[in-house]
Amino acid sequence: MPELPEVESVRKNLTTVLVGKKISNIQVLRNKSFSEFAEKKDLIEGQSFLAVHRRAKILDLVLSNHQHLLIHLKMTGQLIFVDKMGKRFGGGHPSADWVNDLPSKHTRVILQLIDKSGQKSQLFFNDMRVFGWLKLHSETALVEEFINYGPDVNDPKLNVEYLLSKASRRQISIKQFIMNNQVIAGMGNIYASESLFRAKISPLRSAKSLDKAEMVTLLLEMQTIIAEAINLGGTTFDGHYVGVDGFAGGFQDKLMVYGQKGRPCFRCGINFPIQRIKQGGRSTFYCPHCQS
DNA sequence: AATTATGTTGCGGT
DNA sequence: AACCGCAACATAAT
Repeated sequence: MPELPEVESVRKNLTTVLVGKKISNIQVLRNKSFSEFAEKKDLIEGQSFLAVHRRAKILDLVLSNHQHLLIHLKMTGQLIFVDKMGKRFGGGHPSADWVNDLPSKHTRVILQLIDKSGQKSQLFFNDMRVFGWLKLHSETALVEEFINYGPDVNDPKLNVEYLLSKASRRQISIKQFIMNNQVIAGMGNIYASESLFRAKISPLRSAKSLDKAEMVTLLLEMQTIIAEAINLGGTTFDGHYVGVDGFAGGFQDKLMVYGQKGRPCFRCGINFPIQRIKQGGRSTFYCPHCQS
């Protein structure tokens, strides 16, 4: 259930683990997860990895034939790397049963890999809800895939003037506004609630109602929390998101409103419990006292 | 049994 | 055209 920091953490670890390795074989256990595979098999198998990029919440694995293997984890996708000894990236002791026994019942795709010295390893794509996908794109198709995305939230080019112009005349709530990938790419439900809490702005405000000072604050808090979450390896909630090593991230301990319904507000105290409301079908958590 | 879930897309209505 | 709300996708946990 990754947002940008979780996908970015996966990207970094995949870079370490995949670059230089060759894909010897791919097994698609659930067709929906990689429906193009049958027709594009020959463009993938036998290729090696040049680099691992990310745009928005999509991973972009660049192959030696300059095709792009794109992976979207959606809500419950996981990528777990295991070497030939069954050891996970980063070593250590496996923390969960499902990591001990791969493929699990939620494994949808398995990439069989081989490095230059002939050592074999595997990359497992697990996805309980089967919303996630793998696709193979040419350079042109890649451009097409990203054409409708706004700048990534951690893109230095993202600025207040852009946000204010996008927000002008928008009646939609500020929370739904910052979760719109056409405006900013990468903000999901957790960090949207958390950023608005840090910025002391109510999620119920309309996007156009924010003045410049408020938008400056909100942008700064979004950039800050995304950077902090990346540094801690993302947020693991209900054991769904895990890193390439199968281990949890560290940001869940820093959450101040998400999942905290009824708990006293960390900022203004026991008389003002955190509320949960619905916006655009998604849960929003906030403090009605100190967010206005 | 009903509700909830870290995401996106597509449809229909204003 | 731009904007907005809502169902759909598939599965498991509470």
